[in-house]
Amino acid sequence: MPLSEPTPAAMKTRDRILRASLQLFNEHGEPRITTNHIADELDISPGNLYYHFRNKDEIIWLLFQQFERQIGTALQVPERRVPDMEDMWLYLHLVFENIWEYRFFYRDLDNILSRNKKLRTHFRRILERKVSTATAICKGLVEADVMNASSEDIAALSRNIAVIATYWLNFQRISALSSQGNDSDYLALGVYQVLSLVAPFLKGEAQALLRQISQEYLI
Amino acid sequence: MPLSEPTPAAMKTRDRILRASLQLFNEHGEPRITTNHIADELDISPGNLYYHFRNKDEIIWLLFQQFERQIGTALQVPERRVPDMEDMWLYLHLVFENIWEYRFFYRDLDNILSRNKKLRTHFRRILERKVSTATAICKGLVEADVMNASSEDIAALSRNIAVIATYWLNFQRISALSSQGNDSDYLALGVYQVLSLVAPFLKGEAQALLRQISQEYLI
DNA sequence: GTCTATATAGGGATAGAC
DNA sequence: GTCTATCCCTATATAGAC
Repeated sequence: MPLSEPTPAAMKTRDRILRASLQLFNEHGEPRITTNHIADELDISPGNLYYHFRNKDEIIWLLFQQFERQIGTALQVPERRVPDMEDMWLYLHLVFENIWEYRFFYRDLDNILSRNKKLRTHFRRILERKVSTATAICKGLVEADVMNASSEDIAALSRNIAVIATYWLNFQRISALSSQGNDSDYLALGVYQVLSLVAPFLKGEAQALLRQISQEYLI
Repeated sequence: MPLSEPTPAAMKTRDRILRASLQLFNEHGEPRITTNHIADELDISPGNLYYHFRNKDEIIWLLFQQFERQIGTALQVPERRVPDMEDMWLYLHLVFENIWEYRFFYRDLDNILSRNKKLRTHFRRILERKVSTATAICKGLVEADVMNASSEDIAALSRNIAVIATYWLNFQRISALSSQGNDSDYLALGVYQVLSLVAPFLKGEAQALLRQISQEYLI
């Protein structure tokens, strides 16, 4: 029997709690989900939940660690020396999918980080990593003579990339009229937004490729 | 005696409550400030606070209305036909200052909007306005032959501008090591980030001006 | 207008039986 | 491992005296 995705009924209670918490947090926002809600969802008692976890914070911390591991892998600089636009698209999509899977975190970011110093430190590291990964990729593109940008350009650009990658889903949630369009559309549009940040610095050929790819994936 | 800024002691209790709420919300975040905290801060009783306001939500709603009025003025398209970089800098600074003054809102945006439908609608309108104002300015620059950008370029760019303007302070708060650098630095850097979004679309001359201005204002 | 006292409700968390 | 019962605490909000 597979370790990654057993049927809920067969899972250990501890894992079922983690999974249900993630789902409820993502759907309703972490501040609005109490330990009782989580227990209810699983038809177990609140006491049982507290047998498995010291408190709500521990659940959040464990979910964060899962997220940190996943995004850590995703944020590795693509090994191909000169990524083309298609690589970039897929790379960003992976990052966005990770964020999407743990979006509850981004939804109430300030609130959650303010309650846990360890989390704050680790999350800051992820942001720094987003910026430095973006910088590394841009520098690579410049060296490969695909991109035209000064060091200051790249610094500002990388910060902007990190902001968009971090907050795009929040922006979408507010902008979107309720329940119009579906989830994966949002992700694709986010990827497009980030790439459109980079596009003006690319030399003609690469720019044309972006235009083509975005038409393929968008809508 | 001036109507806008009387000394706190001379103000009506109702206004003192609004002012103290704004200050506490901005400093600690709205979810962490209770009506009791507000009353404590002013050395009045909780009962007294509830004599002046039906509930906490009403306080938040009134603060929002103040904000909406101010940002509404700030978001007007500058009337000069072709704004130069200096105009843009000052214009953006005004917008960022407004956001800064009511930053508690942006800090827990999702949380606050999820509790109040009217707020959500009005806030969405502000976001739309940010996007459409950015679009209008860009179109103006293109017509004036200062900018080089297609309609799709401008659409994506305007969305990105809105995201950065909306979430820059949050990003800064997380990135910054606690209490290093001061507030107005953050605003200036935010303005710079937005302008660096626009810069690559500008023709040579305007780009050089941005570089010069940012050196003047930054650091 | 302002206070004191209090009602109400909900969330976090524990004790102890099974 | 799981349940029931319960405690504590905090936040919102109201009642009624002054």
